Amino acid sequence: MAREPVAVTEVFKALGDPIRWSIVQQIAQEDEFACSLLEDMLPVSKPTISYHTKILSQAGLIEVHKRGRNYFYSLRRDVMREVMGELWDLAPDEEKGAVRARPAPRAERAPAAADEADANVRLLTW
Amino acid sequence: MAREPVAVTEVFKALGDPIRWSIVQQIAQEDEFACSLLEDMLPVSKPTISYHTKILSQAGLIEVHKRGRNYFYSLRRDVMREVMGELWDLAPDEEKGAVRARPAPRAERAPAAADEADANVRLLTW
DNA sequence: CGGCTAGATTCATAGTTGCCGAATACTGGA
DNA sequence: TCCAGTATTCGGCAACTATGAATCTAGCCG
Repeated sequence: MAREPVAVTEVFKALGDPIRWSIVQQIAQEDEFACSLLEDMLPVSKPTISYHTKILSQAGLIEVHKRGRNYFYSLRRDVMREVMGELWDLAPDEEKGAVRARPAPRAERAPAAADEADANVRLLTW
Repeated sequence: MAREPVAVTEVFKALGDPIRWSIVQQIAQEDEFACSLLEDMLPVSKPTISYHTKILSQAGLIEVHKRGRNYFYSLRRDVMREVMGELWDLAPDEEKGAVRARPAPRAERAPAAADEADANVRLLTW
């Protein structure tokens, strides 16, 4: 269920819904979060919760465990960090001189002169 | 342009589309990115590009400048960092102990020369 | 002025999303 | 074994999203 290469956009899409964001926030606070609790705190029906958790799972953001007849979710913090890495690449901290190394999960490019429009335009990654 | 409080989920939603992610990635590499370049590198029509840039703009992710008859876009790095902050709250680095200090909890030091539209975009957590 | 060009806007239309009620599957216990 | 509890899957509907064709607007240049 944790197939590695999940498109970044898929993760963002998963996070881009208020209910799913809310779910993720809740789950993030525990090591294991019971499905039944979500039911109590969200304003939607059970099938809808299931629908959203499935999307989160497919995006690789959460992991699903079944124990007895209960389901538990846990946050894939590594995936979260990877996403942060992607964002970091686009907007590193106050750019003092050079691009500072961060938990750099990724190849970077020349910061350099980056001046006018026209530079190397590459079509990409998806 | 960047209306006051933009919901995090709106930002994620904006980033959760391959075309928009691609746009953001390109823009991130320059201080100013010409609209016309997008047209060359994206496999969609002009109106569609316009549509997507509008969404990015409404999400507060990019800023739009018009100079002559050309449009230029630039990335709101401060907003990007805000978003990273939100993610960081959910998945701090290897949890050594407790919640460790993030780069900038909420208010970051201004980059000296205040631009126009500082508009401290506060990200609501819904 | 009048044509020209870079983009935005409007519009209609496929396709996708979010939602719920009902049906289904699985589990633990009596 | 059958029942009650827990959650997923199915079917269908309303709302939203993404898209290109046609149209409009603003700035450049002759």
